[in-house]
Amino acid sequence: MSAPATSPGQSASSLEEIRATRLQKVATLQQLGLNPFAYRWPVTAHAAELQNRYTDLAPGEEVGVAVCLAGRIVARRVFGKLAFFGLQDETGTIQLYLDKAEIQTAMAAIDGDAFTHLKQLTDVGDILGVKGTVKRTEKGELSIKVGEYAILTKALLPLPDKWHGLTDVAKRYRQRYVDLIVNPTVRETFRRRALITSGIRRYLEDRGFLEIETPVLQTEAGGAEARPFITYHNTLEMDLYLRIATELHLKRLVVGGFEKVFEIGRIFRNEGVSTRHNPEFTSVEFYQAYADYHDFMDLTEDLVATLARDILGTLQIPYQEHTLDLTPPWRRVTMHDLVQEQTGLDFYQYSSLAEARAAVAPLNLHGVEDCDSIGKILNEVFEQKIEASLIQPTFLIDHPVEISPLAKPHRSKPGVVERFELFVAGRETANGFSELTDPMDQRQRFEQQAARRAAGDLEASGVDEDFLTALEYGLPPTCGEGIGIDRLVMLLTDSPSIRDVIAFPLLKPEQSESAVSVSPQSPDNPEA
RNA sequence: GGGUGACUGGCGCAAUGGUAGCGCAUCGGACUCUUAAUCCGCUGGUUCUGGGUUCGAAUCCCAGGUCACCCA
Repeated sequence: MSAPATSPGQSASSLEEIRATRLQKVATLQQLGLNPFAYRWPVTAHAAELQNRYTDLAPGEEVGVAVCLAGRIVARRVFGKLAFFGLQDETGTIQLYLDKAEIQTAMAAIDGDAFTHLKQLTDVGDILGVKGTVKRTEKGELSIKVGEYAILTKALLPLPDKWHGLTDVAKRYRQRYVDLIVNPTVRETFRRRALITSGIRRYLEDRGFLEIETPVLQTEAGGAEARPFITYHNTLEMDLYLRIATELHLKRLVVGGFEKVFEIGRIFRNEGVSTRHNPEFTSVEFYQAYADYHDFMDLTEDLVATLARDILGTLQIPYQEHTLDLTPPWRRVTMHDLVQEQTGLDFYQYSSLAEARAAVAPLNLHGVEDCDSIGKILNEVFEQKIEASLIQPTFLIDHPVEISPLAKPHRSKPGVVERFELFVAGRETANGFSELTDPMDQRQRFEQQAARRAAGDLEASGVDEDFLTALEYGLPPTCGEGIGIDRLVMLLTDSPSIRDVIAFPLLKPEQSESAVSVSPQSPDNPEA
């Protein structure tokens, strides 16, 4: 690697040359006794706060109060004896008014050539601390008239183009720190995500729910139908699974006597990556003893509406090309009725698998041949033909028992369970049900799952004996629900991809050149 | 897993199979009210990787990589 020797007077524009030039500036600062990687700056004000406080300050007016700010230089306009910088902190940006005479006077004791050094040694991207007074320029821009300044952290790498910014999607996810610096809406998305998570927590805590953490590492991954990640414990010499749901442990806590519990936590599912799926995501699951699924549909409407009102100030929210109306109550419709409404097929009429298969044949569904029950075929019709069209919030209720191994049978309708799924913008966003409390029924459901797993279904679970034991001690009538926080955040931030609401989404590592050239194309590796 | 498309200086983009260019940024110079400051001047490239076709490849073909979108 030949680092080009760049000295003043020489041009530099490749990344390595730019970096070398900045390293030279670091060295120069050190020679001047100025630390390019400083320790602290006494911040007394932020950009947005000042912009709000001085909206009425007239052009040319000044305020004699001293303020200290720190942030990143995001714009630089330099004249002979005057300069304007844009300074960005967490709250926003504010202009710096940098007058040579002011600075040289204020900093005479620290650096006799402070203004020259400002021009020569700062770059867009540096972290700068300033001390000065508030002034609105003659052209009307609120500014800090700077007395003292210090380069707090010298940036070695250049920021993306100030006008076009960083638009390469892959690069935005890979280098989220750069994305956050140059795209203000990204910061707003993650700020809103934090508000949503804390809003959910506050909502549940205000209603007496207790947050209890349950294990991520489990010997049996259950509570959902999904392939788990597998890992290995060295000293125990055993495989462990990363949880695919928090359900079974939270219900054990209800057996133990907690009447309202919840957990906000990371879930791991070993499945594909898409605009709707990330292998690790965050859910909130909550359980309430003595409640049923009607209670939780009411709660869900109120929770989501409360979040939208508190965070967005409205229940009419824009999402992509739609406007979603979150005003409760939301439509509640059974899976059978909705499928009949949309396709004309009455699944109550079919008494055999073959009959159901024949009925859906005209719909040209994928994977019907793999369905081993009428309920699964019904679910395929819904997923493939109807799900995407459920834009306004809709509770789909009373699912077939075959696709709901943990839900309580419906109190009056045979073959279905007391379950609801919330769909918004064509996506499943929440899932809840009156919990199955009968240990004998639960054992049968587990055994059906285990049989399917034995037959090769990688998403089927096994029999969780300890959970069955817990049920035998008695689970009170309970309702449970899980909400996909990432998908909720997508809705409330108008984000089209789940990757937009996960700070560091999973990406394949970029293959280095050496790795490509070293590894042989396709080793003869007979699979036998 | 399948289909389509993209990949060119730090960033954003051009370039009929024929000398790889432009804007911004960088570097040097001028400038005390700028807002993508302006003006003058100079740099900076293994065109994602590896093969192939061709007198000649950013461009055409094959394989691989990464990403996006759609489908499963």
